[in-house]
Amino acid sequence: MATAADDTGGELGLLGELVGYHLRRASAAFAVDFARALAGTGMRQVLFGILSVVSVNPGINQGAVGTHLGIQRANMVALINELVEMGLLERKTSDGDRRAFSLTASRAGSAMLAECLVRIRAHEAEMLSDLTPTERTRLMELLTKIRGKVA
Amino acid sequence: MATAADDTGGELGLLGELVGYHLRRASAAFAVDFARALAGTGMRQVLFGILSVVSVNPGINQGAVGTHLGIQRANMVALINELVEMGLLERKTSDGDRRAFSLTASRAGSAMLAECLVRIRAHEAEMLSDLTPTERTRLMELLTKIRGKVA
DNA sequence: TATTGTTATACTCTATAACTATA
DNA sequence: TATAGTTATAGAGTATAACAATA
Repeated sequence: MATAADDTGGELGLLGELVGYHLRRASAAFAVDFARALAGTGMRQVLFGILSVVSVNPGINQGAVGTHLGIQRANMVALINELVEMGLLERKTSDGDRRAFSLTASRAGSAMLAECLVRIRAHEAEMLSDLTPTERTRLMELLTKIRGKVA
Repeated sequence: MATAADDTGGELGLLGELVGYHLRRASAAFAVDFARALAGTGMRQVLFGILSVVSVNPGINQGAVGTHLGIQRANMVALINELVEMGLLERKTSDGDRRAFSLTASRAGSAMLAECLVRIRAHEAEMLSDLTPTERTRLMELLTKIRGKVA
């Protein structure tokens, strides 16, 4: 009986045996469909992630958001600027620390988050339509067990 | 009892409920460690993928390799050039079709493939060290079930 | 007409180093 | 001296459109 684990003779060669490869392809497929699902909103994977983190951590600063999401400080700047210019985030100098910015989601930001979530749930349902609910839960659990994946 | 599926109160917000997010983070973590594992060889994820596909499909052309790996023709050009210039691939005009190139792995290419594979197996073992053998197989199976992930 | 490879181009994501202003 | 944010920059991955040679 042939299983996925001894698929050495496939068109991919030994590549087909590697978890990392399938992870990369699956992630890329998700990214493409995510973009399709959110087309017209101006939102992307990273922006949605930031908006989500700020929403549950009102008053959080850029660096902390980046830490949660694995985004470097330097790269946060332009992303936060985008969200502020889109009117989805509000940025004011932090009360306690005048170096830092306090970030909160605007009403438009909360509405955008809700709208995106509806679309994203449909997108995930579609991408995972070949998996049973149990399998989806299991996949999530296994993914969170991967080394180096802190958050 | 709290499970990964109802992690709405986490620091990530609703993001933590999304399979796509965990897929993206896990894939990124794999990519970073893959690069570390292959440091000094000059190889990257994409180049290794191409070398692997050509190795099991001697005489294949660029377009077909791209189709297997989900890489567009236009982007294949520079990648194949790299591998040829590294001496890992041989490229000659195809016998049957003078538009196409016939690709084969050189001896150096085969050696590189073998060397990379040793390193990659160690890298995968490390990244998946919190998963049992059964879980690793299951993860692979679940990943290949994801919609849109053709190869 | 369709296909293979090619060039040009642009956008996103990510990474590093150096700077400023505060702490 | 350490930290928050910033700027500049560079590399890698990916996307589209248009072209030449060949089928």
